Amino acid sequence: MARPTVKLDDIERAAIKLFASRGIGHVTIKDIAREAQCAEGALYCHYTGKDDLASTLFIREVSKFGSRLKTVLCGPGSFDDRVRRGVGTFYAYFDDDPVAFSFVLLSQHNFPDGVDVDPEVNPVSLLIRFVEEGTKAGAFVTADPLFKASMVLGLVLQPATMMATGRLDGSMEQRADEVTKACLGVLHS
Amino acid sequence: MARPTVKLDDIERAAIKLFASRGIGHVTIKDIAREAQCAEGALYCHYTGKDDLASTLFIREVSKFGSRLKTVLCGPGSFDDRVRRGVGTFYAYFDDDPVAFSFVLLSQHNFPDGVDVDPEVNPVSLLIRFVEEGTKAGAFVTADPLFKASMVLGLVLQPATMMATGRLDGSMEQRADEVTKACLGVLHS
DNA sequence: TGTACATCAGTGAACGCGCGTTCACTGATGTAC
DNA sequence: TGTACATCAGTGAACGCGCGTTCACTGATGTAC
Repeated sequence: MARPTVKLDDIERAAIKLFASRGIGHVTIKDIAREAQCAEGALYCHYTGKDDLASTLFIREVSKFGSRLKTVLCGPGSFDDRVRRGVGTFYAYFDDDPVAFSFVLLSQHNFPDGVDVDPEVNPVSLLIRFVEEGTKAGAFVTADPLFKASMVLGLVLQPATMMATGRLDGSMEQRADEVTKACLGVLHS
Repeated sequence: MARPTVKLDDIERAAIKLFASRGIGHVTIKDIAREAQCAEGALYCHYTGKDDLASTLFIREVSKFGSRLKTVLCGPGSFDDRVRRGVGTFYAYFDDDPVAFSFVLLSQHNFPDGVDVDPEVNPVSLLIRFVEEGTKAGAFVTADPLFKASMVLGLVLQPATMMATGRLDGSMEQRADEVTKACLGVLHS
């Protein structure tokens, strides 16, 4: 039976918190160890190095959210209903774990070699596919689903980004309705 | 009379190009020097160091674009007209210098201590003020101009971001009309 | 239950390499007379 | 116009520090008998 790894959890939580607030490149192993109250070497029992830690945490968080999103977007209900619940899923996740969400939002472009998140749980891929299917089914109107998907994504993520950087306050969930309305407007014209 | 600095321009162009494609943290001084075909020390004749170079270029690019945007958003015409021309300004800039635009888009969260761009030429500040004024004037309908501004910003920037990361192709300008329509939809409801 | 041994998460000082920065030098261009 | 000097962008080898990584060690927990 595996012994419980008491520090690993602290390390991961510390890393996500620091990555979210300063960006991966501005966080050192010493910083993480101090925040997690453990030795610098502890990290290497579980990860091959800093890059591995960062990309693993990134993939894990994206996938965790993506699988929730998938059950909604691929689930039952009209396309419009699924848009509504999809937006709700984004913001529920944000309000539930703003630190993890900020980490993902703010470091998504810090992996120059790309991280491969399984398309089945990659939120962007899921959204694109959803818009494509809705268009094919006649629920949405557009000549360019990929472009529409990017507008919808911006509508949803930019307010979250401004909250993550402290320029907007309150909870995201209270804004879900207004964003949903805007998304439907975009998808229907 | 100042002698022309032949290499400085090469250095700045090289830096922007590399920063845009790999991210500031993954570009070394050696990389920049090689790309610009000059010595590593050349950079220090004009900048105090790498951070100074990055933030100066960032502020310059943002300000250059911001001052164009300002003449549009603070210029003549109805609010709706200025939205249309504002979106056009974003995408004209993108198509005109995709590398610089990508640099700004993708490294905006890589300055943990913040960069201070004069609010008078800061695109985000300008947009927020514009939405506030349009709301006060009764041209736009909203209880929360800051939140509306963030949705509009997302609508405009996310497609550009997806083009910058190669997930969307073609030119942005051809999409300006559709984005404008979506922005107006958001601002009028 | 007690003893001996195995395992492995975690320790932290030491290491060493990569990368930003320095600095004495060069040489092209500008200025004084 | 020619000569002497000043300036300063650019050079590139050398430096040194910060930071990621290593590794011999510890000690807590699990297993065998």
